Amino acid sequence: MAKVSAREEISPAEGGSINDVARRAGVSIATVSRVINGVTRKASPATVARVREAIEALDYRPTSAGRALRQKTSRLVAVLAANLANPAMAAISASAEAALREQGLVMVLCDTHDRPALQDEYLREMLAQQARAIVLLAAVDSPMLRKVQTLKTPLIFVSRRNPTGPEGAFIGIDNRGAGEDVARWAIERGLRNAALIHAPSFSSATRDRVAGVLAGFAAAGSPLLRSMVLAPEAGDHLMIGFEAARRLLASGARPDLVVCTSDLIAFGAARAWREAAVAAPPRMIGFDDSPMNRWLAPELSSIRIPYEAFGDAIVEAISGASENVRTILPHELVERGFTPEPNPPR
Amino acid sequence: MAKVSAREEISPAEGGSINDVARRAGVSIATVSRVINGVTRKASPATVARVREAIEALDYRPTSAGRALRQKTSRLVAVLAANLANPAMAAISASAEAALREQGLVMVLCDTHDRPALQDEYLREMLAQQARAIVLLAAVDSPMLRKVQTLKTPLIFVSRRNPTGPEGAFIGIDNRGAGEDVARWAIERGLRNAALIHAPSFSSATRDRVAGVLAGFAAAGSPLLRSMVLAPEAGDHLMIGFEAARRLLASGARPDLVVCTSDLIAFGAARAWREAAVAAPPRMIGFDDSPMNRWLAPELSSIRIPYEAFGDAIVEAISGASENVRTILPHELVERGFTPEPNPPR
DNA sequence: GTTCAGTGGGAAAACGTTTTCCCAATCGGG
DNA sequence: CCCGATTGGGAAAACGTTTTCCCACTGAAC
Repeated sequence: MAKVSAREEISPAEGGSINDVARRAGVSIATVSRVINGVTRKASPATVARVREAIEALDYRPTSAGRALRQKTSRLVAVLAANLANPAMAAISASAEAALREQGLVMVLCDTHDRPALQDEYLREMLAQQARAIVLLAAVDSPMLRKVQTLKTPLIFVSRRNPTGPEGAFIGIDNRGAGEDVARWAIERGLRNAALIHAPSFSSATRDRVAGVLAGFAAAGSPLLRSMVLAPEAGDHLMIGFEAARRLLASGARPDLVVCTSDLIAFGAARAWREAAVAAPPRMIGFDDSPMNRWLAPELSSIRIPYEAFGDAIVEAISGASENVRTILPHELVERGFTPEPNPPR
Repeated sequence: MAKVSAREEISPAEGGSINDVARRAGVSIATVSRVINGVTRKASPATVARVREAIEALDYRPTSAGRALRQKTSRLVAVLAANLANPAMAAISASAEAALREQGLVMVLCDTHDRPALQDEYLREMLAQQARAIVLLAAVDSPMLRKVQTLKTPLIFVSRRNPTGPEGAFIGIDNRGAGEDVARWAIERGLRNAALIHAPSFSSATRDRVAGVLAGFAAAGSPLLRSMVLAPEAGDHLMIGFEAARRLLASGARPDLVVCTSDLIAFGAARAWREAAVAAPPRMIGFDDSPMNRWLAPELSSIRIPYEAFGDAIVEAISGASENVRTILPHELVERGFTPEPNPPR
């Protein structure tokens, strides 16, 4: 006791622990803790007021380490994103962050670069941090991912379904339906000579989008030619699009529409056509509708995913720990390139 | 003791604490801790091996809360970014993350949306998290920022200097010099009828860039007309650029070059010109050279900041707690728009 | 045969919370 | 007037680390 009060003399406005608050309010630390955590049944209004005043005066905030140690869980929510350079993922992260903050949770954002080893590294670290939940924004299969599922930490798959099995909470759009929408839209516009470029990955999102597009064109009686479907191994999505487009150009194919399973792929492909200076470049359509498309890619139509809605869905999935909630958010085909929009939205 | 060993029976492969490791290796927890932290002087090679084996077998990783509590500091490094939708900031974050991870540190990324209240909220939270350091990626003035400087948590200012005073470690480019470079480049190209668009903020970066550009043109005998310098209050950078360009167009001004103090502003401005469908739109040059410029903005020249280098500089600034390290990284004028690049770099 | 220095390692305190008991006082009903 | 329930609040344990002492042992020098 004497020791503690001596410490107080030394640190006048420094860190400040729950002890300082208790002493100032003339109560025990138990009472302070209860007030902080809103346990009203155990404190008289007068006491609550005194404690609040002391907290205010000392600008006190509970140290998270103490909490985490006792409660065996922290206020951190890990978001492991496959590629933060993708503006769409960045937008989802932003939405998640806002929603989490509103819950008093703190987002830790990590970039796995779509690499299993890095994803494992972060999974380990976030387990050590006793993260409240782990959100996988486009997960990849990895050993640690399998192990984590046997633990109790909530796991939430966003955009891509669980690559290790059918279980797991999921948030995303109906990728197959979106693919079919693209085909339907193309047929309506009379664009029947289409090419399709996708990443050579086995993510559920890519797979479903490809399947939807192919099925849609086939159902309309205009199945895509095999030679018009490309998935080169060329690095990131930008390079994939660029390389695929170059091959198409070299092959002499002249599609009237190029469907890309992500906007980044479309950016890369567009660049190839621009360089080739073809007289009448094909229409293009991508997926995600990255927020900057409206500014930078005025020729690119896209399936818009509702970024803003992901944050709330993630929060819901975390609290509603009820297993395996599947949230399918509505997508929307945004058409650009026929006539320029008169004014920028927003 | 009996209680503890009973618990072990229950949790065969669950969380696992240092106790489990110690028991398995037949040593005390003190020894385990020493091995983990590389204190070699206090353990025989044989013991070290046994402990390592046990750690491996149990897949043990120290809980960060215990550590943080004892050491009064965590392995978290907070990065408070003003706007993650800006690809340049996202790129800097990515670089920081990689460099920090290599040091065994974990980056917590937060988006302050350039709002003082939000920045304060995060500063508070990160203090409660006992963050090892706080990196301010484009800081804004705020009450808490002033208070944090009186504490011992290292504070590192990136891109923008400390808005509250002259002190503080800084990492960035020579913005004024870059502005002068832009003017020199313009004069060389014969572009003397320039407009300048900048954000109406008082950030050091914007201020220095503007000053450099103005000084450069003035020194060349072609000072910018007052009516050609715009800084409308219009929201984010995209809207600022769009609105400023609209005003220029409305005023009948026909600059041969538009200088923007950020690429985002340039994107917005470019869109206005595209909509207006002017026959010969002006050349444009921005700052930052966002990573996707080469793909999406082939007409935009830019002052490239070396994103990749920021991570290491940040790590260095954290460890070299020697006060007020100022790191000025080299910039580079990237010219685009005369002739398309034959091949995409990278 | 004693000391001395060094080596290897353990016991326990401390970090800041939350939470489980426990206790004292008050109050209402019989 | 006594008894039981309720209310308000405190003491202390527990959480998982790191780190400071402290101790036992081993050789080596005397």
